[in-house]
Formats: sequence, C-alpha cells, structure tokens
Amino acid sequence: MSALHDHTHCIADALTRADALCAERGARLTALRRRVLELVWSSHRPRGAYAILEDLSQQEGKAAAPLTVYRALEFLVEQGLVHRIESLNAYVGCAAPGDVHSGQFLVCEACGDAAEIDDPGVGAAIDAAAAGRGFRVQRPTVEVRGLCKSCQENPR
Amino acid sequence: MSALHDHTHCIADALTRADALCAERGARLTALRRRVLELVWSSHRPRGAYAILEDLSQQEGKAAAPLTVYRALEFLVEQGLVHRIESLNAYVGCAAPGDVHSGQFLVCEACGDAAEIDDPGVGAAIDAAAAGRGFRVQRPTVEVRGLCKSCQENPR
DNA sequence: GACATGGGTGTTACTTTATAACACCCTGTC
DNA sequence: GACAGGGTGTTATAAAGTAACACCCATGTC
Ligand SMILES: [Zn+2]
Ligand SMILES: [Zn+2]
Ligand SMILES: [Zn+2]
Ligand SMILES: [Zn+2]
Repeated sequence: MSALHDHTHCIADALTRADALCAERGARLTALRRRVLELVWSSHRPRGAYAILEDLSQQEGKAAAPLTVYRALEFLVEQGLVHRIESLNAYVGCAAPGDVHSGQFLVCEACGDAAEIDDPGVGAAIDAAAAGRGFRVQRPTVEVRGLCKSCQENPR
Repeated sequence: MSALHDHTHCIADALTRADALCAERGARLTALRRRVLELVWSSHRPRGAYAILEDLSQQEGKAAAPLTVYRALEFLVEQGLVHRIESLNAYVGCAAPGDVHSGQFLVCEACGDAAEIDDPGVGAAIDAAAAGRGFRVQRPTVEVRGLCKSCQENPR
C-alpha cells in the first residue's frame, strides 16, 4: 500500500461496509466491536491483539482486559471483516468483506504492510494440488513475506 | 499420511539424511539437536515446542528449559530439517531436506497430520501473483486446512 | 601441556499471546 | 415487569517465546 493515500477513506469505507453487512445479516456490530474494527483499520499493518488493547485502553481512559479485545476480534473474523495473519499473530482489516474468499497476503518485511489479494490462479493451484492428493480443502492460508513495490523502490 | 506405514523407517531415514547433510555442510548436529529432531519426527503431526520439551524432560529424567528446545528447533529450521507450521505454532519434520523449497502443507483437521508437498503450480501461481503487483517474494507460507484422504474415507 | 577462542548448553527470570470461569448487565419479548 | 440470551467486565491462569549471563567443552595455537 502506498504511503501516500488518504487512509481516512479506507477506515470510513470499512466501517460503512461493516455496518451494511452486519445489518443485512442481523449480526450485532456493537459499539465495542465497531471501535475494535476501527482500531484494526488504523493502518494497513497487521496489529497484535495487545496493541489494539492498548489503543482501546487509552481511548477509554482505563485498562481494558485482553478478553474484551479477543472476543471482539473473534466476532470480526467470523463475520469476515478482519483476517488473522497466522505468521504474525496479528489482525488486519479485510479488503473485500462480503465476497467469499479465504485471504491471501503479501506481507512486506520492511514497512510491515499486508496487502490482501484474492488471486484466482493461486486458489486454483492450491485446489488442484490438493485434489491430486485426495485432500479436501477447507481453509487455505497463504502469507507471502517479501518486499513490497514501494519499499523496493525506496530502500532506506 | 496413511495410519498404516512403518514409521520407524521415516524416523531412521530422517536421522540418516540429517547426519549426511550436516556433515556435508560442516553444521554440528549435536546429540541434543539430534534428539530433538527425533522427537519432532515422532509422528507426522506437527508438535508444539512445549510438547517436545515434555518428551525431552521425560527422556532425561529431569525438567529441561524451554530455551533448550527453542534453540535446537531454531538450528533445525535453519538447516531445513524441520518446518514451522505458523498456523499451529508447531514444528514438523521436512520431507525433502536438502532440496530448495519453502514448504507447503496440507494439514488435516481430523487426524492432525501435516503432509508436505512442493507443488510447482502453487509456487508458480504465487510468484506470478506477486510479480504482477511488483512484490518481491522472499518466503511464501502455504498451510491448507482440510481433510486428508484417509480421514474422508474413514470418518469416525 | 598451557592457553585462548567460539559455539553450544544450563539456569533464571521475564515477556507476549491466548483462554477459562463466573458474575453482571443490557436488550428485546412476552 | 419478568424472562431469556447474548454481550461485557473481572480475575486468574495457561501457552508460547525471549533476554541475559555464566559455564562447559571441543578445537586450534603456541
Ligand atoms: Zn479479505
Ligand atoms: Zn513495504
Ligand atoms: Zn520441507
Ligand atoms: Zn486426516
């Protein structure tokens, strides 16, 4: 993700879509859950649960408990609004909530941004590889570490 | 992995190959590291560091420290003898040490086995997807959850 | 053999990440 | 207003991973 984009739009869009999706499904996007979603979206870098917890505590002026955040994150992941990056123990906002997809990420080692892609070729290759071995795919995890375009162009 | 295979062969082979590879590279596969490798290979299910630690402690009659295991695992991963399964915080023996590859896994939700594959199609698809976005791949992670062939055939 | 070197290991303490158990409270329903 | 069920707060605890420092031991040098 370019460092030069209007991120307030990303956040606003994400919240608007979340409101719509949850309303449509009858899922309860409570004030707390919505605030956690907003904190996850504070950047395109995956954020750890305890980092979010700190933000939340600061916002509220008093210390929140880990479970508060973990429960909100669990809900958000279930609703497909947030993805968990396994290799980082961290969470990032979904770029296309509502669409059926499992999440494929290009994670930059330099800037930390995790770009979500939904590449049909990758999905198809995994399905083919699994099918050839009689394996039934339920949830593919693809997390690619490397260097994003802008960090290659502007090494510091 | 079929439940019906002579797993002692898997273990023996893994240790033999590890001896050869480390000798060839001048890497020191010490007694401790070799024992940890053997414990990782005790099955085809990824094992957590603390599970290995327990085995090791039992073997030695006294409690070992976590660092002991983590350091051995770090060495084994560096040498490509063991892979870490990010989505499980666990470790599994490499099926093809010596070959250059990054590790792709089909992890069965039922029996827990992690079958390592090195599917060229998956690798190529990831490279293509990344290249199309100007992303330079360093370390791809592919961990597919689902049901292995034998667990589909013999649901319990 | 004495000695310096460096990697490997042991030990203690600690941090980070995640979950269990249980009480309370809000919201909508009858 | 009583009730049921999901959401939240609180406390305690488990699981996973790391830092700092001392010691040991194999190796090579003099
Ligand atoms: Zn997504
Ligand atoms: Zn970058
Ligand atoms: Zn391998
Ligand atoms: Zn299975």
